[in-house]
Amino acid sequence: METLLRAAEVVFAEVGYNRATTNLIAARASVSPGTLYQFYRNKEELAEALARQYAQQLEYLHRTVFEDKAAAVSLGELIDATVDPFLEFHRSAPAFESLFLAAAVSPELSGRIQVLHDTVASRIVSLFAPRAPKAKKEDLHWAAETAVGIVRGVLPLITPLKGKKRNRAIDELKSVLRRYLEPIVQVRSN
Amino acid sequence: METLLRAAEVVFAEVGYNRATTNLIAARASVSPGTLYQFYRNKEELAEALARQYAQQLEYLHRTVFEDKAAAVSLGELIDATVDPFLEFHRSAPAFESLFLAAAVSPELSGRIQVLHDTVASRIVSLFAPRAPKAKKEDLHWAAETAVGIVRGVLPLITPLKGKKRNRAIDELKSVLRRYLEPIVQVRSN
Amino acid sequence: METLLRAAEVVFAEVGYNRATTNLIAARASVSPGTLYQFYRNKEELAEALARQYAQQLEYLHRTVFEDKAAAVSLGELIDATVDPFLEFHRSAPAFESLFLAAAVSPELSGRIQVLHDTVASRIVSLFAPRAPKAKKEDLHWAAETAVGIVRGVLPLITPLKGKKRNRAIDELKSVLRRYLEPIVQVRSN
Amino acid sequence: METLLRAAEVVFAEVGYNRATTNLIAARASVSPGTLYQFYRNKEELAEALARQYAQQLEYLHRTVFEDKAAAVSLGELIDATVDPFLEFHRSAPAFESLFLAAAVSPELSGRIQVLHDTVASRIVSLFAPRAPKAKKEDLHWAAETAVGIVRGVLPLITPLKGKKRNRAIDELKSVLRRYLEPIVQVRSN
DNA sequence: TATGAATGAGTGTTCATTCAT
DNA sequence: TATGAATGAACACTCATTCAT
Repeated sequence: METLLRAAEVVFAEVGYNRATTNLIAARASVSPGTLYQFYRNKEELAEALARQYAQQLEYLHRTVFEDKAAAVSLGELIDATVDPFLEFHRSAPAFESLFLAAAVSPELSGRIQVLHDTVASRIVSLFAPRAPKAKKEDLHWAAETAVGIVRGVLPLITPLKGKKRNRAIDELKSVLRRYLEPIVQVRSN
Repeated sequence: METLLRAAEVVFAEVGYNRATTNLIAARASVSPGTLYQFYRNKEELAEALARQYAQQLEYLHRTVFEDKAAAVSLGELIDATVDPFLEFHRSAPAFESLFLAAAVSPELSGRIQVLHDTVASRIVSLFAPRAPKAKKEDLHWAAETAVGIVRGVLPLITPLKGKKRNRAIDELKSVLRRYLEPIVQVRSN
Repeated sequence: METLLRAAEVVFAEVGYNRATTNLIAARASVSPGTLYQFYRNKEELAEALARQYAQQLEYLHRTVFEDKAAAVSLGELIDATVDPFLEFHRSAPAFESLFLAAAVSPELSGRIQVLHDTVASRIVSLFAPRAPKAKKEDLHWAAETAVGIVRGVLPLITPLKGKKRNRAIDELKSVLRRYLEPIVQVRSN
Repeated sequence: METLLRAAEVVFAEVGYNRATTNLIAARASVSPGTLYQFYRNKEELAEALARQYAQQLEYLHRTVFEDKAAAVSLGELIDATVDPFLEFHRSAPAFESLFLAAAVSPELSGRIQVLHDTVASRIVSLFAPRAPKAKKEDLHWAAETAVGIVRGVLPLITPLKGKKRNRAIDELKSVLRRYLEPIVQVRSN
């Protein structure tokens, strides 16, 4: 049930995955706990479904944003065009961060939430692969993984901030990514 | 009691802070639950004590490693001299990662564990501040915070790996840091 | 659940409020502790619910007993008509005394159980107010409070006794009340 | 150890017998729990010792107050001379009320604390016996028991009050006692 | 299909009491 | 005699999960 997923999203966002209880989620969905368990066999499965949904949205985002304009821009612009919509999405996906971070902390979850990590990683790969034709596949893989790590690590710095501070934090994230990726990705000179 | 801290360390490392139970920690320390509570009033306090201990060790590490040799090296060498001992410490501090990451996920904890974050950050500041005399204090602050974020994000990539892969992952971390910090920190030319 | 209230009643009566454990009450109700907590959020709430129920019964008792006959009787008869049904009720409400007395001893409880005290007090007021039209409201208040105190203090003398001794103890209670209230309440001469 | 008794007194008064813990009492006495248990085998024994001490003080009080003046006064004066010093004592014996009331609520205790009840009762008997030479011993016993009950019940009304309200409450207590005892005790005409 | 009362093992925590030192 | 670390059974309370309806 979509309602359940929405409720889970809210609850995860409010109290974190660990503190979230199935009964609370069910109540938030105005549904009995039994009903919840008819659709998701446990809390993890709920998290997984949500992660999958987020991954899908992320991929959709990727496709729409980079449909055409991807080719002709500078690395800075490319990173802007990647990070900004990502942060936009992050804003509208209340539990995204909870889950994205929980993966590194809750061993039970990491397998089921891998999707999120993988999706973000493959977005990055597909983004930069065409620009680094000479790069070995392996190098690209490492770069993508590392970039995901960077985002995961710096995101919590950004989230609690607003206004100028937030912008500054975002700029730092972009700087890190740009400087790190610059030597790896050969962007068309400009 | 040191024994308790050691037991907590093991348990946190094995199952994570959330799944860790005080009774399990007590049992691991071959001690009754009551004994545990004679020394630490609750689980959080245990985590805090451990975090504090880690922070201390980290600072001690910092002082011994950089006593003198800090001045005359290249940025790459400096980063090696920072990251390698840090990873060495990380290896010997089983719960460090658990706690370092938990801060971002368990709101109850984040306050008590702040020490870890702050210590790592101030280590970085004290390391690079003398090399960037012209940098504004604020810029340094942002750089340090961001660097901590990077480490937090990339560390989980390194931890599960061994051998060559691990080395590669470590190299990536160092690259990120070097490239990010290079423009900020003016190291003596070489 | 009524069953739970009944079980709590028995347990409170047997071991007193303090020694009563929620698990014991649940067991007595042939129910799991979790079930208990679905209806009452803690032990205090259980006591409160029970107190409220007792207060209700007491008020119902009051209304039925004094519907009409209240007017034309002597003070002695009036006290008989008050005390006897009250003791009858007390017999059928095993935890009444526990709670009534606990109020003076367990600070956490005194607020939640106030109802009992207040109900008994207001019963007394409503009983004697019409007979003491000239009495100040304040005097009536003091008389009622004091009368409640008397009952609270003497009741434990009566409870453990049976047969003649019990009757004697009851007579003493009635004497105290009659002699104390006589000058305050002007009963129609007879 | 007197120190322990003093500490227990303070703690019982502050949190009540039930909430009082032996460790807290020991700490308050600046003594280790082990030491406490060397003098009193458990919490109950501590309460008992305290009760015994109070009973002794009460008896001493009785002897000194009524040494001679007892004979020639009116009932009202006699009651003043009984109640006022009693309340004075009550003021200086922080845990008296706790224990006096606990007897009715904590079954484990009632036996060990009986002393308090009995002492107060026998004080009353020895006070009024000479004034009611014709009264049956049994009647006197009932009167004393009832009077103790009255005090126990009304005392909690007085304790929390101050100033005029307190005086009023005390007056009510005295009224109850006077009116109740008047017909029983034949005081020399006046 | 949806319910929601019921579960019960498990959680963090307490505290009267012991005993080696 | 005094200590105080240690105990461990017990407590109040939680929550993922089940199942009869």
